[in-house]
Amino acid sequence: MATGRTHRPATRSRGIPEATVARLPLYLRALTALSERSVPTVSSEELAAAAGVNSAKLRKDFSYLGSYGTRGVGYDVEYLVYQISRELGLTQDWPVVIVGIGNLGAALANYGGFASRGFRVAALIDADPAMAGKPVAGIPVQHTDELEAIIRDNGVSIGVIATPAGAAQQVCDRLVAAGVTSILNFAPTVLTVPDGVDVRKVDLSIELQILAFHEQRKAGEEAAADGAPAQAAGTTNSAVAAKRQDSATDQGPDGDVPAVMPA
Amino acid sequence: MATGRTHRPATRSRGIPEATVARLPLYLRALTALSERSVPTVSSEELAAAAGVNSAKLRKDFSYLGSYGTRGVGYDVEYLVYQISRELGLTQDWPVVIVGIGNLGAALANYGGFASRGFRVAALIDADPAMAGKPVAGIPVQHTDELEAIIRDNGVSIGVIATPAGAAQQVCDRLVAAGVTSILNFAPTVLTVPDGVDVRKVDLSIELQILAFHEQRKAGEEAAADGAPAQAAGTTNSAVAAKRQDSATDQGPDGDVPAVMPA
DNA sequence: TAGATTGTTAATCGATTAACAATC
DNA sequence: TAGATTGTTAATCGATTAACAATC
Repeated sequence: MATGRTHRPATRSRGIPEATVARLPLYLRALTALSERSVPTVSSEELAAAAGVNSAKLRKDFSYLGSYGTRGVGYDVEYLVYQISRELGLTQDWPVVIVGIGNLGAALANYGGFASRGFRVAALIDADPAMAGKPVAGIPVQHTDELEAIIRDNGVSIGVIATPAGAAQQVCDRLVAAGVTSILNFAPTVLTVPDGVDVRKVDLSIELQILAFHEQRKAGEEAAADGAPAQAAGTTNSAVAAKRQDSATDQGPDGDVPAVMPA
Repeated sequence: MATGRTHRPATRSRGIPEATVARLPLYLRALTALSERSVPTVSSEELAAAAGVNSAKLRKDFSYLGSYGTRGVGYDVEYLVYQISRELGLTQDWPVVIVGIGNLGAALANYGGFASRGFRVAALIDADPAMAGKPVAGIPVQHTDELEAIIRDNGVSIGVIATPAGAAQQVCDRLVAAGVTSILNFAPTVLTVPDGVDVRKVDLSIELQILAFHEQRKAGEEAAADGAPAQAAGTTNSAVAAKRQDSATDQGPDGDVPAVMPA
């Protein structure tokens, strides 16, 4: 969209489906690994296996970016790394601030996966005055009072919130007011933001709860009927012969598990 | 479902869509907050707003669980908290082990959101002998050698991997061999597991990359044409008047942002 | 040319949402 | 009863996938 394209033809450019965007980093990681092993080309089948997805899906995903493959040959690894990086905006520098330098904030500051992909930790910010000046991952923590100045001086557009839930919305408001337009939220709260601001949420507890749901299904399958809360089901683990499971990231299991016993 | 409701073409029981399962924890959190404020009932409209979703979607989600609302009134908060908790399997105890007690592992061990929802950190495991016995979040770290015994003795079926990428698959294999059937993976690797084992992945770097993609779009919109990699776009943030954005967790933005300037 | 593999089509499946009849 | 709100329908949209023609 961006530019007002009229008809259909002309690069569908900005029409990349969200589901595809979410998989590009996965492909990029697999490609980077191949690149490090100096593998020159890769087929959709091989790359899909490495990324844990269906090869038809991968080819469809790539078709949104353009025709970067060669029929009968495959994809040039280096070229594809570049194209995907560019598409994701990783060929430019993204200064990022992390707010809330507790255990999680420190873990994020130390996370190596950022720097290698265009992200640069521009500042660490915490509300605790005692933290000010203390270096974490080699970067001195700054006090929340400096938030606005830091955002402006560094041209930060991406903020990471790793504060307690109670402080998250307030921090979010300040980040947005200072010019941040993308937020990665680790606090267990729903953030309210104005239009034009993107929020992505990572919630540890929610992921575990989803696992528990499926785990309960497995336990119910082999043991008693599901009506009776088998009480000890949490500890009932054995190798259930379920079905699916291939990729990672999104395990869309369940569906309808065949009952082991009649009703 | 639970009890075998007869009519209604055999309980659609296990037919809860994955997308719905993923939202149940969100509803549960909002309901818990209402419960703490002693709010007795809530309408789909109010609850949906609190959870950051569309109210029609919420009602449809709840319809998979059963008819727990009252027309003209709304939903009983306490009752719904119980029903969702039960559906997610949170009314039982889930012993969990965390493997890899670095910054992230420690953050997870300290995370309060677990205990309150049926999850109990049964053990912290690390490969570094120097860590053994050292308490983290009040729990002494144990050495990887003990992994199998810990899993078995505690009946652990859920494992959290917070190791470096290089160690993740090996740890995963040992967890699975010892009886774990659900894994929450924080290591940036695609894990291979046998059928019947669920893996969910949390990837900090991927989330940031998705944000960067959308951020780049915003920058491209207000500035030059999209073909030219505007080089400094990373620092170009202003308040673009986009559209959508309401919930959290999944911001499926983009789509087609109205252009600010003509082509 | 023969073999391999992409890029695309089309069918299918699942998720979202507005609308409204049912009913408290 | 009148007003409110659920539970469900049905239309729509988006994502997945097998299959295969195009083409290296």
